[in-house]
Order: sequence, then structure tokens, then C-alpha cells
Amino acid sequence: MSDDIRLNNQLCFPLYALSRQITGFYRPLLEQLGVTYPQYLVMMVLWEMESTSVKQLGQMLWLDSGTLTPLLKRMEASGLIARERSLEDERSVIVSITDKGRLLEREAEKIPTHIKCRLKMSDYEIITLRDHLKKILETTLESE
Amino acid sequence: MSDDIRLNNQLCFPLYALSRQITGFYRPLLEQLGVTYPQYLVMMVLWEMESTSVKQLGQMLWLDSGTLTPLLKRMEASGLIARERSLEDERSVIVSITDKGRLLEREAEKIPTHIKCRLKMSDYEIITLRDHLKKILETTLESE
DNA sequence: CCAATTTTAATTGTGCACAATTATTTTACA
DNA sequence: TGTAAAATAATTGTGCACAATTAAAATTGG
Repeated sequence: MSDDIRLNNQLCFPLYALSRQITGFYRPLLEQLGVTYPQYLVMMVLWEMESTSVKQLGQMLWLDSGTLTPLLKRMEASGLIARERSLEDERSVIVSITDKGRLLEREAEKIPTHIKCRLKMSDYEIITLRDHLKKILETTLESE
Repeated sequence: MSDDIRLNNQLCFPLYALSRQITGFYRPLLEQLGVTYPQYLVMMVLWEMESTSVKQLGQMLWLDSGTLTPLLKRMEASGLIARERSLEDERSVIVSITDKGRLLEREAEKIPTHIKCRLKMSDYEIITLRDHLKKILETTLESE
């Protein structure tokens, strides 16, 4: 019998565990800002882009409307974003940042440093691993 | 303003995305066995150990009783495991594999090969990355 | 021995993920 | 132009994750 079936020999398990572990590092920091990790991802997009569509957001974060719609409604309720149907295409919903959302960027500034500190990895190691993971993502996406 | 706040410069995002991507590769394969990915993790433990406690399971998978209790109840309902209070320590719940659970191992045998195929990575690359992630997990755990 | 503390699961409540379906709008094209 | 097909969100339903609380059993210290 192959050892491939053993928990400790799998790639996916440490990936899954580390992903949860690191989002756990974010949690207390993000809690102070009143957002969750997936909501923080949306904010990062909007801090760069000011506004985007649900579809684009889904493509960037690889999340579907089943996840995004309720998440964005919660963010709208907390005043960080606005949602409105596009005038050019009524199927599309435009998500845009509010003043409150823009202000949050200042408060979030120190988060990356805090996380880096928890990771106990050199900048080089972080960048190398990040780019490796991104490369695997791109490669596996092609085959879908 | 630091670029650390940009989505594409973060380590956690590709980690989070790749973890979901790969569990997505497992989904159709595991669906045929009637289990989810977290349930498959439990089965992998039981294929090795035959029986264990909820506490031990939680330590191995880094999941708490809030996640495990309902998950194990669903697995009990589908006949893969049994749950019973320990006689020595009534606080503890023993989770053990059933005949049906043991039979599932045969059906799961080809899964690792399928996943490897989807990953498009060499054995060396998989092992190296897996061990790297495990090392980061251990290191970050120490600091909790 | 007994009360205080600790350990272990279960429960409760919130928020993702994601498959499948539905509803609406837009596009293509005969 | 009018209708079939495609695109876009929303909805519905299931199953994790995880914090916080509760309940019961075991351990410890006096």
C-alpha cells in the first residue's frame, strides 16, 4: 500500500493548515478594524481600484456570488462599501469604496508588519514562497 | 505608502487561494466516496490509527470541538465511524473506524495519484514544498 | 475527603465556501 | 425584429471554521 494516503505525506494538508493558521494571525488585528479576512481582501482590492464589479471581484479573489453577495451586503451594512447596479449593464453590480472604507486603510497600515513578525520568516523567504505559490496557482488554473 | 498592503504582494492570499484550489481538486473525487475534504482528513487518521479521541483528532488536524463534533456526527450518520464515551475518562469521546470506513480506504487509493496529476508538479517539488510548509507551521506554532 | 481548578466535549451563533438553481438583462443571429 | 443563448447576481441549502459559553467529569491541594 502506497504511503501517499498518509496524512503527513500530503501537500494539501499543511497548505490547508497553514492557510488557517495565518488567517488566524490576521483575525485579532482585523477584528479591531471590524472586518474578517475575506472582507479585508475586498478592501485591499478597493484601496487599489476604488470601484469594481462583483464579477471582477470574484475573478480576482476566486470567489463566486454565493460567497460574495452576502459578504458584500455585510460590508455595505458596516458602511465600508456601496453596492449599486451598473447603469450601462443592469446585470452587473458595482462595488465601490466609501469614505469610511478609505479611512480604514490608515488603520490597516501596520498589519503587514505585524504578520511578517509572526511568520518568523525572512523577506526573501516570504517573497520566494509567495511567488512559488502564485506560480502553482497559475499553472493549475490553466488545466481547468 | 508601503506596497505590503497590496493584494498581490501578500503571502497569505496565494496560500488561501491555493488551499481552496487544491481542496477543489479533491471535491469531485471525494464526492464519489461520499465524504468532504475535512472528513477525508479524519478518515486518513483512522486508517492509520483505528481509533482516537476527539481531543487527539483536534490536535492532529488543528480543529476544535465546535468544528469536529458536528462533522463527526455526520460521519457517524453515514456509517464511517463510531463515537462513544471513554470508559476510563467519561469526559473523553472515542472515535473509531467501522468496517464501512475501512472499506473506503480501497476506494481512496487512487486519489493521491489523481491529485498529483492535477498539480503538474514533480515529486521533488511536491515534497520540498510540503516540508517547507510543515516547517513554517511548526515554527509559527511555537510562538503561540 | 471536599472544594476549587482543570480538562474535555457539546452547544450557540456568526461568517465564510461552494454547488445548484433562479431571475434578470444583454447579446447574437436567423 | 424577435427569439434563443449567454452573462451576471441573487438565492437556497449544506458543511465547514471558530469564538464564546456551558456542562460534566477528573484532578489537585488543603
